Amino acid sequence: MAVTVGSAPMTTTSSAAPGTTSAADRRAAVVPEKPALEGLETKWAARWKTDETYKFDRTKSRDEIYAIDTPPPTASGSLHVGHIFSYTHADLIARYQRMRGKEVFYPMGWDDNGLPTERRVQNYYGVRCDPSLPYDPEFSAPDNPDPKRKVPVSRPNFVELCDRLSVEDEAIFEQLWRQLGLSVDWSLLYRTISDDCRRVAQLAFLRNVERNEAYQAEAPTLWDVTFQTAVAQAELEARDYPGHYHRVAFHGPDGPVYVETTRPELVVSCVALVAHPDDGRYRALFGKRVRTPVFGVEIPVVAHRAAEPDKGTGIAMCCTFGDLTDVQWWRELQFPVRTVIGRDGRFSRETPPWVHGHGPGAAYAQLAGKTVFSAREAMVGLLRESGDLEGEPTPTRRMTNFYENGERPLEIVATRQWYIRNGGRDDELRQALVRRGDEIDWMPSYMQHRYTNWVDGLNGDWLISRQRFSGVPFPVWYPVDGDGEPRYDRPVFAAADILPVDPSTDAPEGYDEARRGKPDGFVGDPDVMDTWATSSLTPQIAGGWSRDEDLFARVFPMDLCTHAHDIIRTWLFSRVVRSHFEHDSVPWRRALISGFVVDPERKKMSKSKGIGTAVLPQDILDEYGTDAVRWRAAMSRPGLDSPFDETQMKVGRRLAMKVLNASKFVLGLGAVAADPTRITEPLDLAMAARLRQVVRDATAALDAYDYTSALEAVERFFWTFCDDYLELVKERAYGGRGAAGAASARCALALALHVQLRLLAPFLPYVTEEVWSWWQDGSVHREPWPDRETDIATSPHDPDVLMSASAVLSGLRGAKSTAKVRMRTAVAAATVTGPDDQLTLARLAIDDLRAAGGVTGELTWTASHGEAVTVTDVDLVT
RNA sequence: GGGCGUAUAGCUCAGCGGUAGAGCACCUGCCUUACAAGCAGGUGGUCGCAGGUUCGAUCCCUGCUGCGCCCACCA
Repeated sequence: MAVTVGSAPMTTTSSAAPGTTSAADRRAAVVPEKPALEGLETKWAARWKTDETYKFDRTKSRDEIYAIDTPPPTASGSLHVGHIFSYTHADLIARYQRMRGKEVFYPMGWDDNGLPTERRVQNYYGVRCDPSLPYDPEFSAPDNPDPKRKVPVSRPNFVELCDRLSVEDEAIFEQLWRQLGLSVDWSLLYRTISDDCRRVAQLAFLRNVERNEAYQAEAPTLWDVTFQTAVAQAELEARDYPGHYHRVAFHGPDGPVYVETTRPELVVSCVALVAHPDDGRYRALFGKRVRTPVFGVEIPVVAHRAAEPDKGTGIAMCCTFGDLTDVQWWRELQFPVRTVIGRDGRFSRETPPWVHGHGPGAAYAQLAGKTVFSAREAMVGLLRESGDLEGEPTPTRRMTNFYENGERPLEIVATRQWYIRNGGRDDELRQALVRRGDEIDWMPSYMQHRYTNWVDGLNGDWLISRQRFSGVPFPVWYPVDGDGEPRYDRPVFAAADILPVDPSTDAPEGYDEARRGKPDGFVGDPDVMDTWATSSLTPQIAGGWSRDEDLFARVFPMDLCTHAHDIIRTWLFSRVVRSHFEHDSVPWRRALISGFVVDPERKKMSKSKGIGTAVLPQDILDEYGTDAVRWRAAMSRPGLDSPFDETQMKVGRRLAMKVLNASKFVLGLGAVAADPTRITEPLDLAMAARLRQVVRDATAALDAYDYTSALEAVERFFWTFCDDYLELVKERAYGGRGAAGAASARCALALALHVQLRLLAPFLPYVTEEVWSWWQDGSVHREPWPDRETDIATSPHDPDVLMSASAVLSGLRGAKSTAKVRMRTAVAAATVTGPDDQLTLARLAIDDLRAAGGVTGELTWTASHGEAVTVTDVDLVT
């Protein structure tokens, strides 16, 4: 490696063989007259793309490779500043590892499956999916979509629209990521909607089925009535929801039994009353039967430990199904199923078979076909009429489960679904998955608790089927028997070598497409997989599992995954599950968990209307520049939330500006022929020695994934370098005191710049690349990390020369500032007081001090026992 | 209710047994041939509260309290 200042070559003690200075290295630095940050992103992002600067070399061996699994963003979703921070954190590590000599495997993906895409397509094109319609090859989306009247389209047409719109959305995302300077290899891009991702998702699923890790079951399921799909535990969100307690009388053998309920409409589906076995108030009733109000259905009163005596009246209606406790009772106490709420969230139009007689029948007619909300209103009226409502309903607020994207409370509906085991119903598996957490290095370490708590709290297996249209279909068909009924108990699975398949258009082997839906024919599984069922396989998808085993062996298990703490329970956990089953391994060795960018009130941005919510990442990048935003991201430590604060961006911007200007100064000094052995002045050696320590500190911090401390160390030095060292050596470097001193200064300045640009490169990729291009060939981002070059001989005391000289200079400046005179005011005399050894060190830089401080007369040096160096009796020439 | 984190200058955060630190903001100055989107200097804190350990606690321990996040909670 050769470092050139001006037109003369100068070598440093770098990894390259000595004497290999190329002609290109000898060229003079080309420094712009007025360096600016504007335009750097456009210029360098384009160059990185053309030059394939971040291209992954797949010929490298596993131990030379550093592989990163980073979240595939939902392309139809919206990004906020927090995402920008978290993706930057991954990139900081990627760039550092690359400079350390690792071949970095850093792919990006787009998650374009699932509900968010469907919803966006519906609104954007003004369509809705109607699976019963045939494919229309001539279809084109409406020019002026009417949000009120959506055009029904077939499922294949709908999926085409999803594909088309997500491509457009993804182009915008890619542009944003490129502007942010993520050093991903874009040739490794994957889309979860692609054929290969579908194939991997289907193959992994089939292998899970084969090993009995996946299964289908008819069971009570959390159900979103708006989207009409099942949802998984990980997608739940508890929200505060208003309601009323209704005190309802059931008719017991010895008088009324009062139940307090927020859901009186479920009286019709009540199968029992349940109280705690130790609850004396109800002990006499256990085993007896009571009649439900209004409908007069006879139900038992039973005891179960899950009943809580201090809730309501202590005795609960068990319905089909009001909540998860109802499900537990139904399962453990073998209650009958009395479903009244359908998949659309409405009460069944027909009178349920267990409601008998004219009166009850007429009462039910008032609920039939109604939504839960309207039915509740009607039921309260019925209870009033029959006199079974005691007192008035009292308002209450309680937490209710919602689908995280939904607007209405979830119902519980018994449906047939596919599940992947995750330990929720199997303690041995649960413990095995908890132990997988021990194989991961968590940064910060306490994030492992979140993982463990989530796994410990699972209450069922992972529900992966969704009753939606856009997504990976299940590679499964069902035979139809002679009566035209699908035989779900005899699924026909696709062969691995024909994947991906779409069972709604492909026929299973041995069947003719003409037999679809016919007696003695077949039907395809109508469901699609949850988006997490695909994204749980990102290490496999990106790494080439089952497609390119050679590549996969080189990158898996990966080294790092990064994301914010909100998706530990979803993305992180689901990848651990998949990897545990398929590879008996964790998917990566380390998890770097980012915090959130929160609004100024420290609430999550997504849940408040704080100013940050409205701030678009694109606007922030455009306004402050990428390097400034990345600087701010790097200042936010792993795991810790940080409030959105635009003033912080300006600080990063100033640093980037300073890099430009300081570099311009160093490179503008003119030609000097030098090599590091010509760094001879004590002050220059001191600076180099301190820089060496900074490199050590930054390296240690980055090795520990503490990018913030690394940046702080580098930045602190850089400001001292600019404010003190540059000022001290300026005159000498200009050549004012002879060639030897000038050469020493220029060589030290060049070395410092060369090292500092690389230290800053992971954080400020644009400005460092720009400056690098002024005097070096190639990209700074492909340069080695500077952990050896500063090992030039220095004496142990050298660093203190700079510190002591800085203290004296600071004292002189202080005197001028207090006197309110300009900094170049001459000093006729001054007294420097301080510990003897520090004075001795400062005097090693006496000429530089005199020049920088404008000292024209004599300095008096007075040894003292105090620890600080002070400057007094400053005689200013005014 | 369970778990985790956090509490240091007006703001954002370092420090973590030995006399409190940085940046921003604020104040006072300065056009100084790298930079006025700059530079120099300065004001500002019983380190949440109460106990304990220690020669000594912002730091370690215990208990409170505030704030935040995750989980549970539809009787």
